[in-house]
Amino acid sequence: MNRLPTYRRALENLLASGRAVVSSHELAAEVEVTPSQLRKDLSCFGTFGTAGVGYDVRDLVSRLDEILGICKKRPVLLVGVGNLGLALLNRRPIQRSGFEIVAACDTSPSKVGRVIAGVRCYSLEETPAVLAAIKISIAMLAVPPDTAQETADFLVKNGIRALVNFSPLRLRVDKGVLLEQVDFGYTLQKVAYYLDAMEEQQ
Amino acid sequence: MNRLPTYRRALENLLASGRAVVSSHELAAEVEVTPSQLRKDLSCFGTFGTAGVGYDVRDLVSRLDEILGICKKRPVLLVGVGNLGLALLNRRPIQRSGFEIVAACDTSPSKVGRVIAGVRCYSLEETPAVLAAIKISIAMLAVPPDTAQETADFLVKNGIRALVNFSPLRLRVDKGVLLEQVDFGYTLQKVAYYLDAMEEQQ
DNA sequence: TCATGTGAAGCACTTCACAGCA
DNA sequence: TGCTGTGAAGTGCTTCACATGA
Repeated sequence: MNRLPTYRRALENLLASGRAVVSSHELAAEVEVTPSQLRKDLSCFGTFGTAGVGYDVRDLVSRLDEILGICKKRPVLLVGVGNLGLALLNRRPIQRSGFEIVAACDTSPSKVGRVIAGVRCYSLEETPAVLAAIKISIAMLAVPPDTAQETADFLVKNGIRALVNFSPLRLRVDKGVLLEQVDFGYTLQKVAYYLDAMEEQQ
Repeated sequence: MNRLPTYRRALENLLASGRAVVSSHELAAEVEVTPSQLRKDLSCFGTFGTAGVGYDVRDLVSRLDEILGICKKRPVLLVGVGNLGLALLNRRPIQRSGFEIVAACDTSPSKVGRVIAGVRCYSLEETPAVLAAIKISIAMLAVPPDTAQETADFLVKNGIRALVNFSPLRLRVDKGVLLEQVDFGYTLQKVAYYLDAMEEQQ
């Protein structure tokens, strides 16, 4: 299931380049997995291709969207409009992935009330009302580490069901709330490790 | 091995809160793995703890640093000083993880020549000389998707051995070059999927 | 006694190989 | 013939349970 997003992205790119049909071999090469893996992965969720031909690109994308729960764009709340928050606001890939940042919030008076990249920024006090008005389940946390936990608690209390946390602190949330950690440090450390391993081989 | 960075982060936080010794049970709870898992993971790389007591926090951090190849801070090149690039420049977690952005580059004349968050921004033409002067192996690619591939090729030609790519495009690099993909869209899609799965359960 | 390090068992994931359909 | 979908074999990862050492 962790690979479904990568399949979807590759299919999207194929669609953009005018491709209508693709075989498991071609798509698998694109995302660097084996063809069997790809077929097995898909078979968990149903049957998608036609034997002897391959997969209809457009059809498979929309079937994946169904599985991933992004047939309709899902609204997302952005919490913290600092450097990282700004970067997230301006990223089209988030839109292309089936999501839309529909509201932002921040504590800084210089941000509150402004409309940034088409998105209104609210104060923390206003946020519960916003969450009540639009049904938002997902929040992206781009706030400093020292306020991350209390902010998370506040959001959960006001109806947020899933958090994507960009601060390097491991948050505590009660189960029933989804927490996903994004940490650039981890990525770099992984890279450093494999780089050394490669060099030792030669 | 993918879990080592999370162990290190947890140990760092323990150290900050004045903890000197920790058992596999406590540390495992912190990062949400089983104690056996943690011990087995560590045992791949040697023997670290003392039976009956636990692990010396400070010692284990530095042993992990050794394994991960970050005893000394590793220099990193930032490519693209847009919103995301700025966010990365201003993140302490990258420093805390054992890395340091020592140079940046960009095509925009408004960026080139400036010093941003203590880091000088070079033009693409100047970059090979910079890479030759300081030995940098790792680059973070925060450029628009349409120039990502050619920029990557250029960097590899000039000595970069590992790329962390933030654009949603899957880059082609010859083997021998390490490529790590960071995609916020994937994270959100994963969250959306598990959120739906949770709701169906109840 | 308490907690680590580790072979052995158990489980999950990946690859193989082929039946079945266009 | 070509490619999908899938049981079966193979591989790797996780957990268990205990011997060892402080």
